[in-house]
Amino acid sequence: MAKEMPKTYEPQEAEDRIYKNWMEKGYFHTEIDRSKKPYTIVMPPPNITGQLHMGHALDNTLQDILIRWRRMQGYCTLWLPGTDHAAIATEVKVVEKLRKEGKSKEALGREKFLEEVWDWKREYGGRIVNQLKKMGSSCDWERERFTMDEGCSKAVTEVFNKMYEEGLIYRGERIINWCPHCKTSISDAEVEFEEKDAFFWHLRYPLTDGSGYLELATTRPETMIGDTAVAVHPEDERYKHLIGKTCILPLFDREIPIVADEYVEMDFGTGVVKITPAHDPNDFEVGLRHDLPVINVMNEDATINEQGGKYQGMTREECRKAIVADLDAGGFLVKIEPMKHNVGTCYRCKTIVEPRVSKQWFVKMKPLAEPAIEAVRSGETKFVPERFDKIYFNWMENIRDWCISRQLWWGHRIPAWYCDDCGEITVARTAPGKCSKCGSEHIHQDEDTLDTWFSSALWPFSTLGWPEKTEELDFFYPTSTLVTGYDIIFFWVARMIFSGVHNMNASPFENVFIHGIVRDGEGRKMSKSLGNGVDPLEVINKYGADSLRFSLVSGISPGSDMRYSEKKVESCRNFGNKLWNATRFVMMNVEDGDMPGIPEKLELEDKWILDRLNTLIREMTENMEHFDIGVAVAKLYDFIWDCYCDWYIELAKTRLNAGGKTAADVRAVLLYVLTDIIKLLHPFMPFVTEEIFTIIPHEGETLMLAEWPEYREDFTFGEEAAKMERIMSAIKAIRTRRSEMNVPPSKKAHVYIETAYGETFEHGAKFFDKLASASAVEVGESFAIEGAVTIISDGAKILIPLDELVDKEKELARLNKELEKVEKDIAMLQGKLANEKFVSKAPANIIEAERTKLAKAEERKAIILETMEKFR
RNA sequence: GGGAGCAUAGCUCAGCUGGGAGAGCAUCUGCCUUACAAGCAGAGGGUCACAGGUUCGAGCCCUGUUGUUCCCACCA
Repeated sequence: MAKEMPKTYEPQEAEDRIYKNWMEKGYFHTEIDRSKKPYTIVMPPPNITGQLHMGHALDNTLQDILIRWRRMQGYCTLWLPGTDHAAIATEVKVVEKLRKEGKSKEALGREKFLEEVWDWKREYGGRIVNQLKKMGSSCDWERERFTMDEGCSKAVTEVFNKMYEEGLIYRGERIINWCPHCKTSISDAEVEFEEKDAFFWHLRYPLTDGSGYLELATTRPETMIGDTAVAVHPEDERYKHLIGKTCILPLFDREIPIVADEYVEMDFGTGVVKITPAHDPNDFEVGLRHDLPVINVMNEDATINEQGGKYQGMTREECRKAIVADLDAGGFLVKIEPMKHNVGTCYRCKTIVEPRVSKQWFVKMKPLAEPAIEAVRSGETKFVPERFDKIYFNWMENIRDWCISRQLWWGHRIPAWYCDDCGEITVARTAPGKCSKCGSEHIHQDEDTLDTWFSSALWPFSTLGWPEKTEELDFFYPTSTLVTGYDIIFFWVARMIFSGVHNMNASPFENVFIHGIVRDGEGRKMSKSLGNGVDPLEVINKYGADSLRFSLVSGISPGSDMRYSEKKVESCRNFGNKLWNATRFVMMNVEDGDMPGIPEKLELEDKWILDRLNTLIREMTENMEHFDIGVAVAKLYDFIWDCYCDWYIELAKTRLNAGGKTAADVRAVLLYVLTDIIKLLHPFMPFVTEEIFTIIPHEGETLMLAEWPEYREDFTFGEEAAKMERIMSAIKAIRTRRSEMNVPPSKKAHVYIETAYGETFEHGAKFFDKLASASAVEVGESFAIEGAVTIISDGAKILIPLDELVDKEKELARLNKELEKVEKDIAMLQGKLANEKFVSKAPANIIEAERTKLAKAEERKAIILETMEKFR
């Protein structure tokens, strides 16, 4: 049959065609099969505003590898995909779009605005999904979900109601983080701290009794508008006598108390702190303890409100300038000290957040955190790598209540209704129609929506049908593995765990497999503002998805960051092409009726490759089970390139040329090993392997559903493999010497092998022609040859008469060098074995290995000495 | 202030439960050997950050030091 194949593999055409076929055949779709064990991954839902970036590419490659591997292993695999409505991100994007069209959210009104967002979602929300398909992701697209679809929304409403009833969700007036740009509250997790250059303004607040001043220092003079006290430490001797007295707030002439609170640190600043309960979380706490008034001085956009008097309408920055100037003019400014200061910013828009007191909804965290901590502590859920336990524990143990209400329109609207008559709050699963307390029909729903992470926290079970008791939920939950980056452990992973533990009575994952982030070539984070991002789709267009996937997972280790490099993608492309050409070679030789198989008579080289393959299967499978993807990939790469291509195919050529039975046998083995290779490689490079599968003789209709190779006891040929390697090292030794002596391969030479392992080398002799440039090979115990190049190899002395190239002196010098080296080895080994402590304490197999090394070294020494003798 | 990671060849990184260091790329040499020049065969290049310790034996375990990256906390 001898099929023709193109000289290089072209992924561009093949990938789309293959993916389309997989989709049409429905291979990605899963139905519950109770005869199989489930293996489930829920995809971290990308934002509908998102564009595929390298982080997605890595994350989804890892998931696809695990899913494809488990599918081949015979699990009932479900990889459930979906997208996230991404409340703030999407709302900002649509508001921006409207602004360009000269429209505004407010002018449109809630309903019209939401229509616009849904339109936007319909148009662009599927973009990232198509990009994931380009990666080769084998998700069950028929089960694709969206955090705001009917089912997920139902889950959100149910959880909100349930937890409200349980007293775990409450509404309260608290100080929260406010983003003046997004005009919404955000959670603690959504605040990023940045160190910025700032100033420490030292101010004087006059004492009411006229006895002097109190000097204090602040980084935010503009908030003095809302100052309702000044605090000192209760033990501070300098100020003890002032506690209980009052002072005058400069510029505003307001009398405020001097209170004692342990929050104040005596040795920082002047030991006096101005207290602004409405605009600082710590001050808010102090305010509560001392029952201080809370004066909010800012509007939603962080401009100064009516409390500011002449400063009203100014931005925070303008007001700061003005107030400092006025303080200075009034003699209240003592000095200005430059300092570094950490400033909280919004993780979405980087605007400096403003602590603000307002009524919001919260999740009470303590009761939820404890069982969630236990789930990880007990091993119900395991982080890979383990060190992320600590990060998780640390966060969970110090967690504060979670602010879940957002002043946005795009999202799940809070299912709470307020009575206009009696003020009662009615939380319900469907619009109640009337107040639950007084029965009044004058009620209105809360205007706010929920934090986008509230719905994603339910993802592992909302997507499986909860709160309905579905078959899916019963079979697939808890899920097997969550694959995600360490950057969203707090936002998402932790919240899914406590949500699952609380609502499902079971942690949602068996394993949480954490990967690092993909950085640029210089190790910087890829970001829009730096413009150093690499578009995965461009890489795919140029090199194919297989190459990108392979480059993202080779050489990685769990939880560690990696650098993207196009060079690496290129070398992965070369690897795919290498395999392609190996296939091409096999197919040039395959004859009609050939199938992969194990012939009855196995030659030494067959046993060698089968033994190596067998070991590879065992080790790779084990590595995969431990999420050591990078290690598994490295072993597979070495096997394919080194063992199969560079050795086995080269060895096979000799037998293919010989024809007849031995050729037929070697064709079967070539196909057999190649088939296992593409199976092992398929999870990593799904496209090229599927393409190869359809080209070579095969059974079954797709490689995707082929069985993952298993370790076979009857394919362990340790002894024969060792013999084969003896032949190989002789070949390598000859190549090295010839290369050192600059003998071109075209100059063939007679090879004499003096050895005690006659049988092995008799068998190996036929390979020397092609692989060691031998014109003829003779194997014997001893040869009387003068002036030959002598090569000492494992268990053999090889003589090559290349008279004109041999320099007796040089040859002797070289042998002498080798002798010195081997003697050093012997001395080292002897020393070790003579060491009583080593012999008595080291494990038996190690001692045995050292003894073998010593024996080999002594054998080698004998051969060298004998050779040197002959030269003399 | 608390915690974590990293430091191995010129570069990017592997190195599993301790048994004398590997890969890819780059460099150098020789090859168009009818699968592949996106290839083949060779070669050079490392006090495994530093200092101690445990051990028969340490890149790996322990302690400290230095450098570096990150996370948490948020002293106004």
